[in-house]
Amino acid sequence: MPADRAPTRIQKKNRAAILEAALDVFSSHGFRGSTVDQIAKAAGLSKPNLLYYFPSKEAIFNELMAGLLDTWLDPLRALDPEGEPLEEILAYVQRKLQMSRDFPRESRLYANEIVQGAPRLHDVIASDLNVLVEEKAQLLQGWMDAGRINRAHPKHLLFSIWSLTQHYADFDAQVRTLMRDEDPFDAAPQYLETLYRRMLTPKT
Amino acid sequence: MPADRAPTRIQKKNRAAILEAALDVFSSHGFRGSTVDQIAKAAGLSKPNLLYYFPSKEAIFNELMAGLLDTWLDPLRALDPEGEPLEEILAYVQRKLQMSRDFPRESRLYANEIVQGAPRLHDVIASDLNVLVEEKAQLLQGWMDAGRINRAHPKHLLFSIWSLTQHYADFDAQVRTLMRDEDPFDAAPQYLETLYRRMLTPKT
DNA sequence: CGTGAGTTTGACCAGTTGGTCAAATCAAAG
DNA sequence: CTTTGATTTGACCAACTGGTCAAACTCACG
Repeated sequence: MPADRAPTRIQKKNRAAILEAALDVFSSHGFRGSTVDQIAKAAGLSKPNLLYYFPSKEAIFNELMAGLLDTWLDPLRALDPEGEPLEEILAYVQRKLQMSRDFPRESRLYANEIVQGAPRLHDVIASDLNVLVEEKAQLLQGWMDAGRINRAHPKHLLFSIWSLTQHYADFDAQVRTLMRDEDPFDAAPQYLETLYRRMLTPKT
Repeated sequence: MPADRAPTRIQKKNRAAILEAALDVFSSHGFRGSTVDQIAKAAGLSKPNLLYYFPSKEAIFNELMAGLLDTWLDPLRALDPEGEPLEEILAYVQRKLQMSRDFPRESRLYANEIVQGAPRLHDVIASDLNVLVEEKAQLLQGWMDAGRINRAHPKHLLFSIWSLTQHYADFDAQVRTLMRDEDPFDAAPQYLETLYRRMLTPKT
C-alpha cells in the first residue's frame, strides 16, 4: 500500500481512475452486484494492483460515497434566506435538475443505496442531512407564513423536488424508452418551472 | 419438479411462500445481491427444496416481475376518458400513492430494476408500457386542448406522478429518517392533491 | 397396510469472488 | 549505473453461490 506520504503522480492518477471506474460500475450494478475485477478492468488495472491502492471493495465504495454526499447537498445549502422566495426555489429545482443531467451516475449510486434501505448511509442522513433539512424546512415555513409563497408541507415540498429532479437520472432507462427520440431534458426544465410556479405563486 | 398437473395443496403453499420470500429479499438487495439460500431460508425451505419448485433464481425473479407488472399498470389503465379530467388525474395520483403505501416492496423491486438500466424489463417497457403511455398522453393532451386542465407536457406529467408517488416507497428509508415520528403518508395525500390541483386547475 | 407419486434433504460440484503474497518490474534520486 | 522504494502481477486460497443428484421420507389413496 502507498506510504503515508504525499501521493506520487502515479498514485494520484490511479486512485482517480479507480474511483471513476467504481462510480461507473457501482452505479449500474449496485454494491453487491459489482465485482472488484470489473472495477479493476474498467480502470485499466489488474485486480491485485487495484487492491494495492484500496484495501477493499468496501473502502472504494465508502470513499466514493463520502465524496459524493458533499456535492449532493450543495444545491440545497445554496437556498438563500435573503433571496426572493419563489425564485430561490425555482433556482434550486433547476440546479438539482442540472445535476441529474450532468451527474446521473452519482444520482443512481445514491438511489441504489436508499432503495435498498440505506444501510451504509443511515447515519449521515440522520445527522448531516437531517440538520440541513430542518433548517431549510424552517426557512420555507417562514416564507409561507409571510405569504410570500403558497402554503404546503415544507418537508414534502423538499421531497417532491428531490423526487422530480432525480427521477430523470434514476429512471433514465424508462424515461428515455418512453420518450423515443425526444431528449427528456429538453422539456423537463420548463415543465418543472411551470409546476412549481403554479403551485407556489401566492394568490394575489 | 412438480408434474404438469393441477398443483397439489403443498405446491400451492410452497410456491406462494417462495414468491413472498423472494419479493422480500429481491426488493431489499436487488437481483444480484440476493442469494437463493436467503430466499429459501425466508420461505422456510432448504435450498434444494426451493429449486424443486423453481428451476432457477432467475425463474423466481421473472415470475415475480410478470405478476407485478400487471398490477402496476392497472391504476393508469383506469384513467377514464369519460370522467372529469382534474378529478380523474387526482384519483390516479391517490391510487398510485396508495400502492406505494400498501406495496412498497413491489415498488422498490421495480425501482431496483430501472435504476440499474432495466436490463430485464426493457422489452416490456418498450412495448406494453409504451403503448399505454402514448394512449394516456393523448388523452391528457386532449383535455388540455379542450381547456379542461392547464397545459403541461403530458408525458412529463405522467412521469411526475410516478416519481412523486413512488418516491414514498422507494426512498422510504430516507423519508422516514427525515420525518422522525410523523408518518409520511399522513400528509402526502393532501400535499399531492394540492400540488396537482394548483398546477392543473384551469385559469378561469 | 402398501405403493407409487410427490416432497425433502445431505452431500457434492464447478464457477465466481474478495483478498493475499512473494516475486518481478519500474522509476527516480544519488 | 545503482540502489531503494514504489508499482505491478501471476499464482493462489478460502468462502460463497447457483445448481445437481441420488437417496430418503411423506402422503394420499386403493
